[in-house]
Amino acid sequence: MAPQKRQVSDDFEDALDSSDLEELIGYNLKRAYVIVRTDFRKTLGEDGMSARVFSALSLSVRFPNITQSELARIMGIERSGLVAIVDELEAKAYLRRVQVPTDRRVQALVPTEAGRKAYRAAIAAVRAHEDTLFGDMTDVEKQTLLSLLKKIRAREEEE
Amino acid sequence: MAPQKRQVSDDFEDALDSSDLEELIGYNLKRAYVIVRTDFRKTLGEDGMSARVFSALSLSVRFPNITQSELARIMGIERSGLVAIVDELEAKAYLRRVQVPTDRRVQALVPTEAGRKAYRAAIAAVRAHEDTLFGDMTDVEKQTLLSLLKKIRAREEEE
DNA sequence: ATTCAACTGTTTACCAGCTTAACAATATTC
DNA sequence: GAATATTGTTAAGCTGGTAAACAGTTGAAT
Repeated sequence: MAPQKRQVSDDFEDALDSSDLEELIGYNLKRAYVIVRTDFRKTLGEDGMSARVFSALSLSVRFPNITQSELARIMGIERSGLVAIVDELEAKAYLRRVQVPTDRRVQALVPTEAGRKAYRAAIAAVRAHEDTLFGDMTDVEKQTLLSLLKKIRAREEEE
Repeated sequence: MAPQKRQVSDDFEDALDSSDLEELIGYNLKRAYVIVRTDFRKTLGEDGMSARVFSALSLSVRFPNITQSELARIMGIERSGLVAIVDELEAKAYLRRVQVPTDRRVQALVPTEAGRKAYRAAIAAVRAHEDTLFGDMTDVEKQTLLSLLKKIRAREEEE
């Protein structure tokens, strides 16, 4: 006696391939995104760094002294939305808001040593998460996916 | 005199390619997803059908008499989350909740003629949206992207 | 035949991750 | 010097969910 697993709805499973949705890039993109997000949270979110906080930390380590406006622009979110993210990073002492004398409006974000260290650990964990999650893809497939996603992203800059 | 466009931060733009984030599939997936979602809303959301409502309508047209539990399972969301979606579709008279005599717990979702008609219009609009948004991709590229996204989605069924 | 477990749709409360609008402080432009 | 723009911030609101509890109903145990 063998396959049980799906009880009720093998009928749907089988017919699903012929659904319009399955041919839409947008639908597949969202479903894939949700899966990756869920796995990201499962592996990274335990000790408490969400994807957006991780992204902000990554960019402030990569670009020390970046301003919040710049960072928000790079991340593709509003300045107001970044405040809570930077608050969280500052609360964890991963970076500091530093007054810059030449322009007293801005506050440069400078990562602390703890921040850089936490980032090194986090990026390693993220890469491990991607390695296992996409373990059934070849390097070529991953690179292809990456370049196709970037091709979509390119539509953003064109206004 | 030539390129202005980006005022402040060409420095960042140029160096961005070397950011860790740009090499992560998850990050690129999210950024691409946000772009597609935004364009979907711009073209479809005006007259008021969100992506999830569209998906639910699509599936209930494809699988008439589907139950809410089945639909939620196929869409990958909780039963409780589907209630508002079905409410909205029923309010628009695109489908009805119909009592099924053999099991008085369930309510089969049956699309109305107006629902099928609205769906035909919507799917055409969605396809037009994807055609223009992904207009710089070849058919092969689109098909490749689709199959790679499905490969990620396959990780979901494995538990 | 009764009880126990399971499933359905639903409500309620909650959360994440944003946006928009307004604001004071500061800087830039004319 | 006045008008305009930019920065970081708060507050309110929205979308798209989840989790927990519930009553009604069904199926299973035996």
